[in-house]
Amino acid sequence: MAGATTKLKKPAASAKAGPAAEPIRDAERTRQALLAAAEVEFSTKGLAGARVDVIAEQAAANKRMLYYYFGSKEDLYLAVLERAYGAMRETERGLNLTHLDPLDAIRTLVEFKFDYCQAHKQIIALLAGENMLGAKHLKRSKRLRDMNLSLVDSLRAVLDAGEKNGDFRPGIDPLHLYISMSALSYFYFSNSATLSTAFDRPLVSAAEQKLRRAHCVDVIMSYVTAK
Amino acid sequence: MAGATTKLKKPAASAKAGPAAEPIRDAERTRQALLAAAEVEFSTKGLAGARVDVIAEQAAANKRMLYYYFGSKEDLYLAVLERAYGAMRETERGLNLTHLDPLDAIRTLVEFKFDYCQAHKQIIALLAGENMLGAKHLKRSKRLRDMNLSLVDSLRAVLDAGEKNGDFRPGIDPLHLYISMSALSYFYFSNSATLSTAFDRPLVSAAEQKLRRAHCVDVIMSYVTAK
Amino acid sequence: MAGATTKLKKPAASAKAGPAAEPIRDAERTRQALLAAAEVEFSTKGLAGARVDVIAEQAAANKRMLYYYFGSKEDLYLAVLERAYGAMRETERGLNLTHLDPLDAIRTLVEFKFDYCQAHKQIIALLAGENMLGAKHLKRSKRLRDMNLSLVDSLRAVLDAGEKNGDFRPGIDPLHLYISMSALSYFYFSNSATLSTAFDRPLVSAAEQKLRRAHCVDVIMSYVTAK
Amino acid sequence: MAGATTKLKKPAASAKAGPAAEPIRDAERTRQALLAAAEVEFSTKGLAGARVDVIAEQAAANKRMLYYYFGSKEDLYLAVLERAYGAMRETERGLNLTHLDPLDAIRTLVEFKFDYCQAHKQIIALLAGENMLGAKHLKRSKRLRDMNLSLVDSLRAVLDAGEKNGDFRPGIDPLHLYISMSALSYFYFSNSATLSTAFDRPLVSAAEQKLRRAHCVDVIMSYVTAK
DNA sequence: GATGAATGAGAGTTCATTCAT
DNA sequence: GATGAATGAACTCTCATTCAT
Repeated sequence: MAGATTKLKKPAASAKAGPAAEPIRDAERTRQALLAAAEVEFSTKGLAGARVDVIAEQAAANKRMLYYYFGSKEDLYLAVLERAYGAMRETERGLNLTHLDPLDAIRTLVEFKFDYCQAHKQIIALLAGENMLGAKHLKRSKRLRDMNLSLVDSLRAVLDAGEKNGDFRPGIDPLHLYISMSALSYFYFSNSATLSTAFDRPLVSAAEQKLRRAHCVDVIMSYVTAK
Repeated sequence: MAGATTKLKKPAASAKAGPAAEPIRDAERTRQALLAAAEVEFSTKGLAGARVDVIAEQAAANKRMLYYYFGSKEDLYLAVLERAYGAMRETERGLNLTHLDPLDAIRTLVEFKFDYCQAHKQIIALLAGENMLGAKHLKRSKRLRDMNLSLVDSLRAVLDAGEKNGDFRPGIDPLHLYISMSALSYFYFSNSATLSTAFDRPLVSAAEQKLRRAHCVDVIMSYVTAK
Repeated sequence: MAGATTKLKKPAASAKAGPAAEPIRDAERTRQALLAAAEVEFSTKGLAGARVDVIAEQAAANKRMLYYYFGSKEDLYLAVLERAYGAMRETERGLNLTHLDPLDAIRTLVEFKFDYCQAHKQIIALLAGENMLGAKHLKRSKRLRDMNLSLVDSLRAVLDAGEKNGDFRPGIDPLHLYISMSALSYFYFSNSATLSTAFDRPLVSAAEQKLRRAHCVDVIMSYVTAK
Repeated sequence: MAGATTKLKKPAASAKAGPAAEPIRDAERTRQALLAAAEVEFSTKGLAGARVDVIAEQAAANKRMLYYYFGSKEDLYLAVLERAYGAMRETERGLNLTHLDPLDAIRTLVEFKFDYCQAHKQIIALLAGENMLGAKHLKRSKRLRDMNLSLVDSLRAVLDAGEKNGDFRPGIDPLHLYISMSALSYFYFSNSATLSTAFDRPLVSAAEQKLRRAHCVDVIMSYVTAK
């Protein structure tokens, strides 16, 4: 409620410059602010625990706007999910693994997984929440259905190339390898809170993260190159 | 507040008397029924999404009993968490890894991790939810603070033995190895919903699970034995 | 709940002495303990704010006993009210004002009012609560209906005597005088909390009470002796 | 939490426009309606006995609005208390006692006390309830802390003037005099229910009230003028 | 496009009271 | 006479959502 007073409004004078262009920008800005605030709220409290009031307040927007742009809390949740998930897949697709040397490609992918988790902790929490609900929202998403999951195909190509040149052992399942790559980084970040509590020491310090990153690479490289 | 932990009426021995003398009023039974129902509810909907009415109904108990025994929804949640988490750690401790051959010990632990995840899917969801909340409840738990985390010590002993007899590579960090072992199984189960959606194929069929179990063992064994 | 463990039970051995007498005493003791605890609870929180659990606990008795002896919360409240109110009126009647010199009689009664309020602060709160509810419980009380309110008659006799011997002014209404006598002491104690807050200084210190007592006497004596 | 105190829409002036333009959505009107309904409910049943549903219904408002404007039942209670208490003190301050002849000033104040009690019986019940709770809410009130209690100072000035011109006896404590003035009227109204029951005759008829008012003046005037 | 006021359904929690032993 | 377990009604409070402007 209080935060609303800090909202940035264009001074009325700017309306002179152009009559129609600016309001559209404002609309988009509000939309993006709502999405950003919602991402924080949903990723820290889950769908059920999130509060639309908090989202609106954090976005310096009116609660009514939330419904104006997104229709409902659940639809907003889906929009957040789609955006975060889509961005990740998009970035992943940009890696162009097949252009790399097989060993480099695997290492790159592992490091990417780690770095992306590190840089986008919200998506970990979002996915955790969505999985708890059986991915019922993602399943309904049209946008995500359309996202071609070519990454496994790329990975398969890399594995084939590596097997041919003798770098890799034969018979590696690209899907399970992909899952393991994800797992090693994802779990470290997703469960850091309980792990730190259980082992009574902080696991996500800068030094620890560096260690973990190397460890992830090590585990995967050992596996793919094992004879 | 509840002091319920001090109530231990009707030892199981009394069941010997006869099957028909099922008492209508049994504190411990009601308590356990509530815990069981709460575990289902919390693990499928999270703390915020869970409904105390549903828990009471599923436990065939009065809603009031929930407060009688556990004080509040949140305290019940913690009780569920403590029980599930404690049971896991307890079982883990019973593995007696140090009595095994190092290679067998590692394999046993990986398989245990997989099998336990498979058999206790609720704890995965519970941990996912708890991590989303920053483990704030587990941190407060006195019971868990007291659980000695000797498993990493055992693992260290196993690694030392394996290193000495030449089975294992040197310099393996037992904590990160433990995390990786957990990660490979946990992530597969915890994220199966979104993974299945993303890759558009069911990942938790019996056949797939068998494959995954072998894969997990393979990855870890490759790592620890890599020169 | 916790307090219950401190309950004093007669050792079983004492049962040898006499077979029937002791249990009755215990029953009466429980009854009295409940009444005492209830008086504290009702006088500090009112009828609605009082909690039967608290009363039972403070009485070191089982909640069920409360219902066994008094039937309901409201009946217990009435019992408390009757006891406190009856005791006050009983004591008052014992003053034997008519045997005293008129001036002494008035002074005695004022001081008695003050001292009784001071010594029995609960009754002030009980009466305040009962008045808020329009005295609906006291009105129903059979015991109080039977209490003869001869005090005003005594007071009238005193006033007559004082008027005759020239000590008192004529035409004093005994009922209003009685109300004023009560008011001066009662209000001082009943409203001490808000008065202390409003005037930002403690009004019920020992020194202040002494002053107030003298003031009450002074006001009433001035009135009755004024020409 | 509510921040409702900063809302002051629709000054009374707007009523000039026309009687028919009664708006359906009027924040201040809803607020006042809730306050008024709450005053009735709290003064007849106390804080614990009052029901928020009843308050909302009596205010012809939604229950949710109560929380929207006041945050909680207890905060609403405090708002009611502050308003009633503040109004009384404000009116009192407006008496301008020091501009009157000392005898008139005292008589005026006594009569004011009586008339205000008579006209605002709710505040008597509110204060009774608040005193039962040890004034814990009023103590927390910031608004009341700021109310300068200059009345006692005025009274002191009046007493000094009256002492100088020979009307009053010397050595009268203004605070205790003030308390006694209040007591004589307050107690008569606050305890009328139990008094009427005890003496088995109605004490608050129009005729009785007239008598009582004169009696109160009489008692106080006798005291201050007694030699 | 934006806002404060309003809402009904339902959430968690508490209460006085009663049952079975 | 005494107790722990159990209950249903009712209470305070919260939520996502919509209306009127």
